[in-house]
Amino acid sequence: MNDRELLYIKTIADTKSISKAAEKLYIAQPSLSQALQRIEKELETHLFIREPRGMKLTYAGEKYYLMAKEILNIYNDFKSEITHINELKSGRLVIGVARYLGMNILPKVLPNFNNNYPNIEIVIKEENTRVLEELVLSGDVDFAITHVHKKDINDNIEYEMLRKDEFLLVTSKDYLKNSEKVKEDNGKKFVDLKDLALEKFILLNINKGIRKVQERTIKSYGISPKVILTTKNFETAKRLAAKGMGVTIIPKDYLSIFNQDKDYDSFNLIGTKENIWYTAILTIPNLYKSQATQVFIEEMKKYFF
Amino acid sequence: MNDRELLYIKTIADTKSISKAAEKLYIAQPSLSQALQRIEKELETHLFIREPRGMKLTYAGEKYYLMAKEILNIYNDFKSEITHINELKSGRLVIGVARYLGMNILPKVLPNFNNNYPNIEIVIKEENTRVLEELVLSGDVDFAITHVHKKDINDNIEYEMLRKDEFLLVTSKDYLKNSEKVKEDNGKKFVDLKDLALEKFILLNINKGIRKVQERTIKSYGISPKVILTTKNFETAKRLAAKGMGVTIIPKDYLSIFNQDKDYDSFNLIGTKENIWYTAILTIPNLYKSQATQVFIEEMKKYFF
DNA sequence: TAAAAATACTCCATAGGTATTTTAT
DNA sequence: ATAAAATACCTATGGAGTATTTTTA
Repeated sequence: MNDRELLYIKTIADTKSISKAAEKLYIAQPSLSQALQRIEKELETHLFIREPRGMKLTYAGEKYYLMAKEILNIYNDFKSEITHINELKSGRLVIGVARYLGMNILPKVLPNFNNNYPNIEIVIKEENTRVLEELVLSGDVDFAITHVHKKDINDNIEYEMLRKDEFLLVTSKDYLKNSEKVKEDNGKKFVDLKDLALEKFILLNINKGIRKVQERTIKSYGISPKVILTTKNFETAKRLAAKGMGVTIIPKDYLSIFNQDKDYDSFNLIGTKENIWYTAILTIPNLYKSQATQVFIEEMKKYFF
Repeated sequence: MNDRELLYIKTIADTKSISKAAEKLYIAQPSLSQALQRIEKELETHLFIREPRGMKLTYAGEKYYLMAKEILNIYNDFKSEITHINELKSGRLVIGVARYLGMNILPKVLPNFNNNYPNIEIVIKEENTRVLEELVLSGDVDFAITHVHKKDINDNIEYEMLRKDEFLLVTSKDYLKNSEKVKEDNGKKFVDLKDLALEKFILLNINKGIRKVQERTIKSYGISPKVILTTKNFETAKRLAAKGMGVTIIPKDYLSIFNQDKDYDSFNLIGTKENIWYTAILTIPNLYKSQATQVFIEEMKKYFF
């Protein structure tokens, strides 16, 4: 069975004539005559009675006709669906995104994308970086957006770096005012953590991506300061530091998420490169990306540059 | 598109593996691999994402999968329907039959046929012989059962003679009692219409098949008796003859349809062959007959012999 | 290194073509 | 005599095969 056969029989039935049907189908009459015989032989049933007045469907032929119409409809619907998908008039996009990162980025990209491709369903999965990498690998998301440190790169994943971000030291307001530990360059204030080895540190929980960077950064200075408190939330860490419970190291991008009064001080770190991470798009390398995925990623990149 | 392709994709999706699917489908793995690429190329869409963990359907692939399941279901249903039809477990039989003849024959054949093939729908069309011939030629009935006289044969129709029937002279009771016009042979009574040329005749209406035979029979004797009355109903003719309004010539088979008291006399005719007609099955020659038609006709013949 | 998929190539079946014959009106 | 369908025969394609290579866990 194939769609041409179905159309052949349907056309013969509609025109009640092999010759007329052949003309309509742009094939030679003998070809159609043979095709009909082939189909009837395969089904072991006559589909038409060759009557003086034309080709008339047998009982089995009527059943074939109904079946053919149904199938052709379904198949044609499917084909136009595919065309729609290819033209991005339909589809689904499953995006994995790190918490707080989604909050920042997606509102800036999604509305425009949704305007241009209103019939693409968008599913957002917010997870931590470790889970996101799994989702990418399992194909449960089309791609993921998260932060990544250069030393945490997974060989099975392709990372497209979108934006560099660095961790800053956060202290309570004026805590280091006039301290000789602060160097100024070009209006920016820098500190060297070696000078702060005796400070009490507030860090993120051990399973957080941020924590890893925090530890690596501290370690890169050869110091091991007292960790007074861990929290799962960077905003909590920031606020506690603002209150003077200790100091913390937080990505710059995160500092401005909750825009309240700036009741803390922040300092760039010098003497390390471990405090750098990147916003990146994670995909499986060399894997086909749907049209929707490709377009969305392009839109994302435009936003970042 | 064809049913094999649909099954290929469905099986790959179900097994998430080309190799496993190929095994299930009893084809070689490279063949299936090629088939998939062929299908994807034809649709200009990827159907699967070749993931480390196996073959995963794309969005378009999911649509294909649903479409394939639908179509395969419809096609498989159709195929079993065809099998049913071939095994006479389903079908339709349109029978054309002469009025009064149906009354006699069908009740003797139909119940048995219906017992054996309960799912064959039977449609009966009762019409006169002229209309029945048209229905046979137009294919609106699968076959017809009617009376036919040898001189009324239509070259485009095939007649299978089932039973010979002859027209008898009908008079009122004892009308010819002891008349020398009646000859007896072997317990049967015969008359020669030449001896009855002066009788008043009751005939059927001019457009009736019976009338034609009546006229030919009378003509074959070289007489032209007075026609006192015509009626469209042979039973009326018989009853009027029984009442002595005149004599009539009626097929023997029809005499016993309404079984009442035999209040008439009937006589065989000698000296003519024009009073013979046959119960026959009418079909289009050399035309495919459905299984149901063939079987029904065979059953009919059995009843007649 | 083992398993899965892809590639290269070969072969045959068949769908469709043209020319012609048969059938029916 | 005409038109429709069937038949005969030919060709090119593509679907399935085997052998092999590439890829990935």
